[in-house]
Amino acid sequence: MSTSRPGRPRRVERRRPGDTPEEEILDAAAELFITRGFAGTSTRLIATAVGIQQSTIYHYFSTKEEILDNLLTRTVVAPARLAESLMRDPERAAVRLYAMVWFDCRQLLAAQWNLGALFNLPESTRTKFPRFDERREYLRDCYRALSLATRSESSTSDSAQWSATEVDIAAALPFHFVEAAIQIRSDSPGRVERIGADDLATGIADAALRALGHSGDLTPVRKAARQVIRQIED
Amino acid sequence: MSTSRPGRPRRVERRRPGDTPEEEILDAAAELFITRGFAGTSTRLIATAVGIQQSTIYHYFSTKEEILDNLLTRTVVAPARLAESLMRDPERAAVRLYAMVWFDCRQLLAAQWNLGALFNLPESTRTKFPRFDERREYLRDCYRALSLATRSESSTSDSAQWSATEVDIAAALPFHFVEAAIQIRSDSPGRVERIGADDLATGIADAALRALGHSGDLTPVRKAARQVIRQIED
DNA sequence: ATTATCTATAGATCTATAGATAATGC
DNA sequence: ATTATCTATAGATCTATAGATAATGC
Repeated sequence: MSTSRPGRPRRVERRRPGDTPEEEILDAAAELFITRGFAGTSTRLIATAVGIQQSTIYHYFSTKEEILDNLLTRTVVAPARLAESLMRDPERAAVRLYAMVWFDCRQLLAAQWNLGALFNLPESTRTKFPRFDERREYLRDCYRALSLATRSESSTSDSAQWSATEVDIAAALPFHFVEAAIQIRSDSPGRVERIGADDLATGIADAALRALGHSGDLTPVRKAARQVIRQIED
Repeated sequence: MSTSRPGRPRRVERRRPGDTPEEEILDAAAELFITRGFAGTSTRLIATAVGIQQSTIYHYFSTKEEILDNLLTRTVVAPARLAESLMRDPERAAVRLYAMVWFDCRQLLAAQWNLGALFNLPESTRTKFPRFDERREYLRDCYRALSLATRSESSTSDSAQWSATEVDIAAALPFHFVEAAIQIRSDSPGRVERIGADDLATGIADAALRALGHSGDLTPVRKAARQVIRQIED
C-alpha cells in the first residue's frame, strides 16, 4: 500500500482533514462560507486554505455553487432520515418530537463546523438547491406534524384551552428552536464547549415540549427518547 | 415650498420610500442585503434599485460597510431602549420578560423589511460594527437577567426541581426565541401575513415563558405586559 | 456659490477555462 | 496512458476616486 498516488504532487503538504481532495475542499469551504459567507469567499481563498492552486478546485467541482450544494445537502440528510423513521414509530408523539429535537440539536452542536449556519446564508434560500430545499421542507413538515400530535396528547390533561391560532403557532416553533442551537453556537461558542452538546440539546428539547404545554417532570420523556434513537440507530 | 432642490436632477424619478437620498439608499440596501447578502450585493445594484448612478452612493456613505452599519444599528436601538426601561420597572420579571419578547418580535415581524435577517449575515459578526455589537450584547444580557428572575419567581410554585445547568440553558433561550420570528418571516412570509405580527409575537412570547416553566394560563401576564409597554411608550 | 448628481476610470479583484507538467501504473 | 496538479489568462466584475455638469439660491 503506497502512500503516494498518481498525478503531479502538491507544492504544499496536506493540512486538512478528509481522505480525498473533495473532502479537504469541502472542509475548508465549510469553515470559510460560515465565517465570510458564500459571495465573500473566493475560490482562491478556499484553495489557499487547502494548500492547492485556485484552478485545481475545478477538477473536483464544476462551480462554486456545487460546493455549497454538497455542504447543504449533507447537513440535512441525517436529520431527514431520522425523521422518516420517527414518523413510522409507534411511540407517543411527545417522545418522538423530543428525540428529533435532541438528535438534530446534538448533531448541529457537535459537528466540526457550525454547518447549520449555512442555512442562514442568503444564497441558500434562492431555490438553487432543490435537493436541500426538498429535504428541509420535509423536515419542517415532520416537526409540525409531531408538534401538533404532541399538543393533542397533552391538551387532555391541560387546564387551559388553546385557540386554533395558538396551536398553529406553537406547532411551528420546535423546528425553529433547533435553529437556536445554531445561533448559540455562532454567538457564544464558549458556552457550548462549557455546557457540552448533550446537555445543551437536552435543554432545547425540554423547551420545545414545555412550549407545547407539556408541564411537569420531563425525565421519563428524555429516557424514552434516547431509547428510541438508540433503537433506530442500530 | 418648492418641490425641487438644488443640485443636478436625477435621470430617473424617485421610486423608493424615504424623505432623503440616505433613506432611499438604506431602503434599497436593506432589501438587497437581506436577499443576496452583503458581499453578494454590489454598490451598483443598490444604486440601480434607487435609480441613481453607482458613484452617487459615495456622496452619502463613504464605504459599503457604513451602509450596513447604519441598518444594523437602527434595528437594535429601539429594543435596547425598551430593555433599559424594563430593567428599571417594578413589575414582576415574568411580565417584563414577556413585554420584551413581544415587543421585539412584533417590531421584527411588522417592519418593512425583515431587518433581523441582517444579524445572520456572516459579515455582521466580524466585530466591525462596535455600536451594534455593544447594544446587542446589552440586549442579550437583559434577556438573560429577566429570564433568570422569571425562573426564580416560578420555581417556588413549580413541582420539578431544576439543576443549575438546566436553569443556565433555559435562561439563554428567550433571546433566541426572538430570532425564531426572523426565521419564520424569511422561511414563510405567507404565514406571517396570514397570522399577523401581533398574534405571532404573542405565540413566541407565550413559548418563552412556558420554556422557563411558567405553566398555566398566560392571559394575566399578556395583559400586564401590554400595559407596561403602553406606559413606557408614552 | 453651493449642491446633487453625472461620466469616466484606475486598480484590484473573481470565476472558469486552456493547456502544460510531474507523478504513477501498465 | 492516466491522473492530479500546476501556470497562465480572458473577460467580467467591483469599490472607490476624480472631476464635469446641471440645478438652486444669493
